Amino acid sequence: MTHSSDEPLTVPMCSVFRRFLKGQGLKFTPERARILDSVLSKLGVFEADELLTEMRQEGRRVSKATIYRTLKHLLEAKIITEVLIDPKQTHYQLSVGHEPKGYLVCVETQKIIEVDAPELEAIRDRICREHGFEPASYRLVIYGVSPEAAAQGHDQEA
Amino acid sequence: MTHSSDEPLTVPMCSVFRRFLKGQGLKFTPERARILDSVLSKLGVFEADELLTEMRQEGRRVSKATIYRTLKHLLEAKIITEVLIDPKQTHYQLSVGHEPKGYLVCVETQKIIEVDAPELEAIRDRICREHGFEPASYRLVIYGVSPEAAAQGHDQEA
DNA sequence: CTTGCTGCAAAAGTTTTGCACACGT
DNA sequence: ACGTGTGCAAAACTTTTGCAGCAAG
Repeated sequence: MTHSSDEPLTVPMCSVFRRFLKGQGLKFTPERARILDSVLSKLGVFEADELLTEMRQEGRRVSKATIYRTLKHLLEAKIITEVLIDPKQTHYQLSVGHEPKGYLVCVETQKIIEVDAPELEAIRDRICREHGFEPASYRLVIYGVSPEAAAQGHDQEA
Repeated sequence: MTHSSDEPLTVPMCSVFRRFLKGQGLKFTPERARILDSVLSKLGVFEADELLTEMRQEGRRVSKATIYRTLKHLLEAKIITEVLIDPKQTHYQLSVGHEPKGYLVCVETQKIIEVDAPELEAIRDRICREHGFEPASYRLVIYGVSPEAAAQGHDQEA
């Protein structure tokens, strides 16, 4: 195994981003490095504000504006992907390593579980072929009630 | 054929909503009737603001606030479903009749194509079973480049 | 050095809410 | 009549942007 854990990705990803920025005539600043670093530490989906808070707690100072601006570049560099599961806020996730295709969203607790569903690829390909689409990314989102929420009796019946 | 075209749904849906409201001690107002009517006329996904604009053009006066408030009730009544495909705005769609499970979103033109994918049900069930989830709704969203956009040469390669 | 970048605060956009009055049941 | 609804405008909240000074290439 050449690079199976989580650490080794950081360095190459940094190069990827740097190369992307250079290609666009943009600069690789410490702020961008720090943001990329925080993003790479994320295992699942995350929000812009979450990054801001965590970075502040760790003393890695950045402004809200810079976070949003950098997230945009990371999207363009295809290092992260948008995950739209919440109408109030955009979620992101790393595109590399694992790109889980399925999300179980508990409508009671808002908790998000990421799951794998290899069969989706075939469906995606079939649909895209039928419509002449060139697929970029995809996801299956399932909303429902988690066992925890059901157990806690989030009552809905009067 | 008892109710195969699109018209007949309106009346029962009206009853469904009315019954739902009554069950919650809520009222069936003309505004809510008008909004439901506009919603039922939608074949695909729609946005809150779209409803507002269209209803105003047709002289069916409603306030933004009432639209949003009513959409919430329609969601609770399970008459409509949220479709989260755009980070800037929530989309909705009718839950009844056809609930397309798949969406092809063109990242160039923003156009949304709704597609069917019956195989998804089995996947949903499997995932939910594995996690003890009680599914409510689900969807597959595929982002990519539509043939039209590709043809128009939305160039990305320098 | 030149050009882009940061932080701040204000702006923009969608969705929510407080209030006074009006209406469905 | 009571309790809910409506419209309006302001508030709330996420995301974007203008600007003055600063830093990367």
